[in-house]
Amino acid sequence: MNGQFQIAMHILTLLDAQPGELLSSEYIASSININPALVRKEISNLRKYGLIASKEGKAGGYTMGLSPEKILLSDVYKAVKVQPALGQAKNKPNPACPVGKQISAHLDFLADEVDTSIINKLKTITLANFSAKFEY
Amino acid sequence: MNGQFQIAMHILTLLDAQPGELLSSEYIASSININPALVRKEISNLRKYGLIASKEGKAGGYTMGLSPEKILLSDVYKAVKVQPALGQAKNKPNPACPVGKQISAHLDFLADEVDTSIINKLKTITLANFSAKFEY
DNA sequence: TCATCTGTAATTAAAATTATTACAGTACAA
DNA sequence: TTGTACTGTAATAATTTTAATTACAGATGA
Repeated sequence: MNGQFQIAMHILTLLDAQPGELLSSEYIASSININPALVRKEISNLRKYGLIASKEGKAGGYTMGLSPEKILLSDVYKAVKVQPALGQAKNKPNPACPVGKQISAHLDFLADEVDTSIINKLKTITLANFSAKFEY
Repeated sequence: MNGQFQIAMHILTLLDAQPGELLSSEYIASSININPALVRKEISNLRKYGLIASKEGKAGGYTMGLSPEKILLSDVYKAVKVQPALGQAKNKPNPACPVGKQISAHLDFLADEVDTSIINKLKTITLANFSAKFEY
């Protein structure tokens, strides 16, 4: 799996820590220590979910799109999630085998159950809860 | 993330479906549709956890190492798990930034919580439960 | 109209995953 | 005791995924 969730959380934490201010992708990138274009790309996705707002042009930048009390970590997870948490094998089981024929459906069902339990867990935590752990 | 969990479940399901019999890595590989050497490698790991037993030499092969009622899916998960379910970013946050300095610890804590909730979910399912879903 | 930012795509580089090949070691059986 | 058919394991190559880099059009304010 990749580090999209961590990157997203880092961005949101930064924005929450400086409410009202417009942070640039370069500033954010230097805190995370990744490329500014990646920050913009990641934000481009989070913006679709309303989590972040942006302003173009000179003196542009990024701010929270929603108050931190209203952002559940499950929302962040859903926004960045591409693969089931249990992973995803890329093999195509042999349909001539009785097990191979049925296993994908059963594994998919299980993967869904696990993803649901992750979401239920993350539903109990807001961005504000997470941010509150930081000491400045 | 990778497909190790799915591969492990596929192997265990095959072994459980033909109790007492010794299945070869080639047979297993053909059901999963991957390379036999990978099957042996994956089993090599599962064997460390007692989940699978093997017999070398001619007419060798693999069988269950434990009765399916005693194998929790959380055991399988733990055996194959290498990364936290939330993923793992490979950046090194900037220690000169107040957020960058603290965030790794908080994200790691969160990742642990999520992993725990996955394990708790998978603890409720045995391999026997999983196998029972198959119709032969 | 210039400077500084976002938005986005294209390309390259790096890392992780899976496949393949090879072969030593083990056990059974003729 | 020799051949056969497996496992166990490592080394290497191929593929896929992820992240970095570069580039530039478009927006906005001074």
